[in-house]
Amino acid sequence: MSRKPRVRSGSGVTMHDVARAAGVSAITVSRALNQPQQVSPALRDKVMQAVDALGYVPSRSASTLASARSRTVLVLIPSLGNTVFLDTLAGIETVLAEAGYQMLIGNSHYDADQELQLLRAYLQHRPDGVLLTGLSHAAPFDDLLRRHGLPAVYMMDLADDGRCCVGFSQEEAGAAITRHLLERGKRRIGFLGAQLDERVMKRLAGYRAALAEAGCHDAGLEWLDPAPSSMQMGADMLDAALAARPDCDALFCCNDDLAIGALARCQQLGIAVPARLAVAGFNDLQPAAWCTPSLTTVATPRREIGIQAARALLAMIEGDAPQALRLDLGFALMLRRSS
Amino acid sequence: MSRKPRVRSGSGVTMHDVARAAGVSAITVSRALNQPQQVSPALRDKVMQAVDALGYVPSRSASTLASARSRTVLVLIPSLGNTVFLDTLAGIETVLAEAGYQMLIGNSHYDADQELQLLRAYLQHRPDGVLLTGLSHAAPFDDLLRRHGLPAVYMMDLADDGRCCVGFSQEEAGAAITRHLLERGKRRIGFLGAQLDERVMKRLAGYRAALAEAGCHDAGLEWLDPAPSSMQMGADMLDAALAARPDCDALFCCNDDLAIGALARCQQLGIAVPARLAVAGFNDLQPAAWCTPSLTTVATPRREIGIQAARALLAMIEGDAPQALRLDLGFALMLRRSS
DNA sequence: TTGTAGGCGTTATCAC
DNA sequence: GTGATAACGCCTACAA
Repeated sequence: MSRKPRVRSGSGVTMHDVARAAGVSAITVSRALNQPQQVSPALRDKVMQAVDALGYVPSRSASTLASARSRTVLVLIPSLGNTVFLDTLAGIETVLAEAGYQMLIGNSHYDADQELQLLRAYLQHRPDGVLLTGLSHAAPFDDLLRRHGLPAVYMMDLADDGRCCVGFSQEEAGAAITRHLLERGKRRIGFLGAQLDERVMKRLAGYRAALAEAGCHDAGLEWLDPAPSSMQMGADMLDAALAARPDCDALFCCNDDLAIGALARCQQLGIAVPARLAVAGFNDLQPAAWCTPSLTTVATPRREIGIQAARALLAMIEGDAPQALRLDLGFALMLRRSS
Repeated sequence: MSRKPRVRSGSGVTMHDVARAAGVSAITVSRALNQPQQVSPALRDKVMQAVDALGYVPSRSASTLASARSRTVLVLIPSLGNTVFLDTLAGIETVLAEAGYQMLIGNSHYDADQELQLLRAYLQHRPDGVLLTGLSHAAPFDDLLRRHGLPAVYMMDLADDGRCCVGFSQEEAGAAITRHLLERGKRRIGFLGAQLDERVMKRLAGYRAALAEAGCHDAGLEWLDPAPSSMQMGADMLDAALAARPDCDALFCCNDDLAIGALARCQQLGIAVPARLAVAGFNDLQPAAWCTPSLTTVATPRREIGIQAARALLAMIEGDAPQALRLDLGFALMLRRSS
């Protein structure tokens, strides 16, 4: 008494079909595809021919289920609209693709809760490892990771607690660009911050430290808004800043979007940049070199971060390098006309 | 004689473990999670408690394998660095997430061969449907799709062959912005094109049609470069164009990046925009409203395209709406200072 | 409303 | 180098 045949997924061709067509057993097909050197050339050819003839596409689900390895890596980033993370993704992609791994992209929208939900959801795919943005995550998030024993690499920043991380010191970068403004003779240097994520707050900390060092920190020169940054917001914040503190003589914006909006507003208002007001951004996005005047900013090695983080994670997954590493890729000041 | 236990994936907690903890059978756990209304509240609570207590995360692989449905949708786009596609992705994401579907993102880098490889690779995940960018794909690509009987929706453009598509007429958009330049009194209107993908070529066709209509098409005013567009390229192309045809009085750039680079170069060279040379872009990216002078461009409903395309695909997957649709979401001219 | 039996497509393990 | 067998974790079909 046979039952109704079930619906088949994909084109319906299975490894057994290929095996039958090639006159071998299923396991030989599996080996011919995954460990070719373990199969004699003659059979290997037969198998490959059958694969092509039938249009066979292996089922990742079955493979994952049987082997307990998904050859998949989860990447969690705060935003897909930010070039910074796209460049990082591009770097990751090249490394993973070469190693035969695929990438699951999760966009947390800068929200720790959403990040946790994403992790939960994507854990269903049993990723072999995770690439994370930033060091701070919701407490249950870290628990989940541990519970599942998932190798993780933290990107964009540097930890000192033994976690594997690839990035640069956000704080030092913020301090460095602030010092540059000080060297230009500015003394009442303001800070425009949006989004207020972990990294922005560290840049702010660096800014404060540099100013304190020079004896000219002034809390009244900081303007912070938790909303996502945009050029419009940069323009608005510039208005607010100058209205509140007309004596302000420089602005460090937490990212280039803000800076470019502020710069455009300066143009409209006829404010002399950098003489009357110097402006600096962060990240060195494409428009920074093209706006008027060109924007002084901090170039960040985000593509390289993606590449190195992916390599480190693959090493952890393969068990090659059990020990965690801490990779500082640095940053570079791009000094242009706006300062 | 029992064998060695195999390595378990995930945290090692399976549906059976949950069932045992809750004192029910595995299938009841499955139903409590997937069709809650089919399980009595009492048992449902017990199950959910056990799920939480054990930190159970279902295995998508097992589910996919057993049900022949992956609840996964493949999205193929030409680039991750282009805001246009990111906005589309964002739209898709909201719809899919709400429906409990996950999205696999494939970046073809504007390359038909890579796109085919991506499809092959991602078919291993047995997606339930595909969202595609543009109408033209490699021939084996369409074969593969058919062979696997995959529901597909084509985004960004409009087909007339019964395929399900959501977008707007690239050609009409190109014609419309060209007509606007004609209305401004321009007669020697040039075209700057990069990337030269399907959509750029259609915008070019629209540009030609509009000029031919007005009796002033001039093939010597077209500058085309298959390399990816950038602001730098826009600046370089402006130089080349004016060197070759100093009589050129307007430029339609195939995208905003090019236009903004050209605009910036005009500023540097002291070329009066729009009096001496009008400039128009395409897509209405954020900087278009902020550059100097602000950029006339074509606003495209890309987020909405993502939303509607995802909805259409889900309908096809669920079998609600077997018939294909052709959804024209239109475009809008954004007339600003550069024309 | 709940449970039992069996199979989805692949790979690990152990024999030959 | 090749093959038989038994999992992997879940869901469909059917039965109670």
